[in-house]
Amino acid sequence: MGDLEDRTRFEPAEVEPRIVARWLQSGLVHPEPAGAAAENYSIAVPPPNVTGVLHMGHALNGAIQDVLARSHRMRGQRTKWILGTDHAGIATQRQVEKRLIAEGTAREALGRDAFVRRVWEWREEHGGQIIDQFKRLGATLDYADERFTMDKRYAQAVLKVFVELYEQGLIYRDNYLVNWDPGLRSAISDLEVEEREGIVDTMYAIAYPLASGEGEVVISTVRPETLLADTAVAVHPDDDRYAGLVGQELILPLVGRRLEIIADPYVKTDFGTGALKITPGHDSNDFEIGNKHGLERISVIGEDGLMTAQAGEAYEGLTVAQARVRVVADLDAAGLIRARDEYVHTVPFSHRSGERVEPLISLQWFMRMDELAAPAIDVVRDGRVRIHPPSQSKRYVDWLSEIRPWCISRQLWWGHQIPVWYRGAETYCGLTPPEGEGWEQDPDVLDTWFSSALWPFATLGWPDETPELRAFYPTDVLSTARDILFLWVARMVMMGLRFAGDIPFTDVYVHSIIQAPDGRRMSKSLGTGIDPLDLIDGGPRPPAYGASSAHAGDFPAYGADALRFGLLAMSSTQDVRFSEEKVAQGQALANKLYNATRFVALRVNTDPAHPAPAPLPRTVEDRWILSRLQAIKADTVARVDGFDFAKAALGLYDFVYGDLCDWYLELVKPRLGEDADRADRAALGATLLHVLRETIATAHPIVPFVTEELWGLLGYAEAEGLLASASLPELDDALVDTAAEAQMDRAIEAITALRAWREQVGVQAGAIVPAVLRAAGYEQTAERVGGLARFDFEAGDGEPVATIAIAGGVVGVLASDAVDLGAAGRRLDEAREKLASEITRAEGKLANAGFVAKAPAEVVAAERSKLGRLREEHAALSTQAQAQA
RNA sequence: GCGCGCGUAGCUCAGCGGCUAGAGCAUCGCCCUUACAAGGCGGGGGUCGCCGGUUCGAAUCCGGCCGCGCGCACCA
Repeated sequence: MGDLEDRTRFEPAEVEPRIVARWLQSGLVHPEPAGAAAENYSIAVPPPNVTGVLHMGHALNGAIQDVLARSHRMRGQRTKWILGTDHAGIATQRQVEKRLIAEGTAREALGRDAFVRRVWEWREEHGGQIIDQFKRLGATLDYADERFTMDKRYAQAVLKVFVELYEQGLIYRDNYLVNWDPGLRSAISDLEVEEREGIVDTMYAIAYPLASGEGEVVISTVRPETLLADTAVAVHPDDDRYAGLVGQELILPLVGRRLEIIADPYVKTDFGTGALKITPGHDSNDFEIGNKHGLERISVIGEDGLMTAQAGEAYEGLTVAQARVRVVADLDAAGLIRARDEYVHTVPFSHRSGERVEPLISLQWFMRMDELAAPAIDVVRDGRVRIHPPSQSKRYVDWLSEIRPWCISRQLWWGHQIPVWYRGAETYCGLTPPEGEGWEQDPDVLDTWFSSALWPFATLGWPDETPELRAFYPTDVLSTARDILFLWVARMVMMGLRFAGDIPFTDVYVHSIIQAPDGRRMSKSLGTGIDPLDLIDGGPRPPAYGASSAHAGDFPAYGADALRFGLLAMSSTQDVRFSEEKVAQGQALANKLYNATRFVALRVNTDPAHPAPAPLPRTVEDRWILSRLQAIKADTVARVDGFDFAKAALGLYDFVYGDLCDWYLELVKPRLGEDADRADRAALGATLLHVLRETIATAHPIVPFVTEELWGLLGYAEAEGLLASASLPELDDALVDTAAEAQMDRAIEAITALRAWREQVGVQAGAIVPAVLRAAGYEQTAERVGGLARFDFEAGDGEPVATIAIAGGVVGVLASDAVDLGAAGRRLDEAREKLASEITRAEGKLANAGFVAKAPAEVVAAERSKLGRLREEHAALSTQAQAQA
């Protein structure tokens, strides 16, 4: 342990790689499947995209899940943290397409099979980088059992679910208005549409002449090009302005089609002219109205984003934007534009490609959700699945209660191809291709979230009844940010109940989204993103951060423990701003633990023959720290189990910094000196080692690296193996000592008061103040109080020249060179004044008839006893003041 | 527009009917240096978003505003 002498700082860069390697070699992350899920512990990681790189959200969620996994593993549960990646249809396909374009070729040139092979190759070569990054965090995922949503076995599970739902009539194919992503050239689901506010468009007022030749109806639109697909104009049935016109016909400008004027209560009378053009082929509301009134659906915009033949010769082949210009020009020429106004509104954009969503009618696969949603609502309502915080369960239930069919087909090549084949008018759906010639498989693939929905059981081998499934399903906790509560969590519950026969997890923890320090989203493009690895290794601070604070330049290498601690400490159930200070605090904690260990190891016998010494408390401070230790052990576990990770982390910090280092180690220093009592010193050594050992073990789930390293330095690794596979220390009720805590609380308060007095009276830092202790409750702590406050209570029994109030009495200061009597007198007067004002306040409160009559008896009694105590203290100081005067 | 949440010290937050509103970090001053770029003591800094109500008593409960975030639905 020679290193300890010289190394005064914990060095994460040196320690972490070594420790990670030992964890991974030990096999502790890969449990054999045995026992029942009820007694085991499992978490399915939200599978990162195979293209993904670690961002702050992963780091936070990784820290959270790892704390849970380590804590339960150390409580003796067989613990599996299921690992894997998501094939991420869109993201991955685009990644590979970009490469192809760089190579001067394209997906279409390769053909489907060759393209899919390329994606697999890409995945072999570059996929899963994020998994190595999880290792850097210390995440104890089951790396020996990695899954991928495109694995053969997983794919079989996906197809089986599809086929069953198809056979049950829940999956069907239909022509329906979908959210079309022109960038992707694929349909996307409602959840992948993002409404962007503040989009500025021009609203055109366009006159549609009446077929009768007399007059016109003016409609408003921001999308004049869709007029080519109009099949009616609607007005509100009660709108007097159009009362006589309902049932009459209009001539659609540029096209000449006759449009009936229909009445529908959907139309707002107070918007625009109160007349609404109806375009069932390109607007979801119009689609509904069209269905209601039996209107024709015309599509003038194709899946390629160009105007179709139905748009008419003049417009066919134009882009939507070109068509708009052309239509407006033509309307102008016809003298039909009545007004143009700037109009700011919300517009749907694709979350995937960032392009404006084009609603259009398309033949797609849909999944009916109502039947699946009902039981998924029930399990949350009846508490079988608990969502934390509870406010999120309202969102969950609300969404599921109004769930609409899910568009599950995507016009991509990378993904699970839909297991449906066509031959003429025949359709076949099955796990394997149909017999016979001439069948063609549906070219579409499934929405990636369809396969993710099976994650907690498909990763464990479902539909086979594997030992893994028995041992680990249902899982225990699903930890995620709220943005995928619907996209993923709700769907896992539905699918789990339907196919695995049980809920997929018992608790859902919805964690914070970490924002940039300035409150904006963390994002690469905004320059606000922070790479978690830059905090571990040191790396550039984003400019958006450095400029707005005192910090600038690179992050120091905080280390993985610091990052984990910091993220946990800033976490909550609300969104939080990233706080570098919390990471620095974690670094400080790791270093403090290291130095506390150094302190002990360099002074007491850490004989490896006694790796787990029993504590031998001999003094009140020994009994106190052992009692405090029981509290921090219990609190930490309770906070982890209650998903209160910030309190768990910060509570540990307070214990280590406050109770352990500031107080206990300082208190026992005299007992470790060369001339100290040898028997006491040996007993103290045992107590110190015990406290240190249990503190390290308790802290391990939160700061695993430094604690594992210290475990080794203290010799426990050699005798007992890794800390990561050791047990969390159990509570020892026999060591809970409220009497010792009360005495020490009093002693700490007194030491603080005496130190403050010294400073204010101007006593030299090194001087020992001779004094007499005239206070109750210090029978066992007097020597320590004197020691830490540098007072000598054995100095004799003379007449005090100054008095200091402490809990339970006073300290009388004897005359000496150390004390300036004038300053002491002023200090005494200040103390008396302060007491007097507190007494006045308390008297005033008790003189209030309303308070005494109406407040609860115990509140009044507490106020009375407080007043009594204040009066006693004041009397003691006054007696002294008179004596001095 | 509807719903949910949040506005407390420079920062991050705790407190959620009753001690003179706190902690950590930051900052300033003094002191110390005996495990620790550590420690000790003190100072500055708060109309607890605003207004009103309930109550003996409100940061805390209720109502209304204002601001921010999120979700849902969107008027063409």
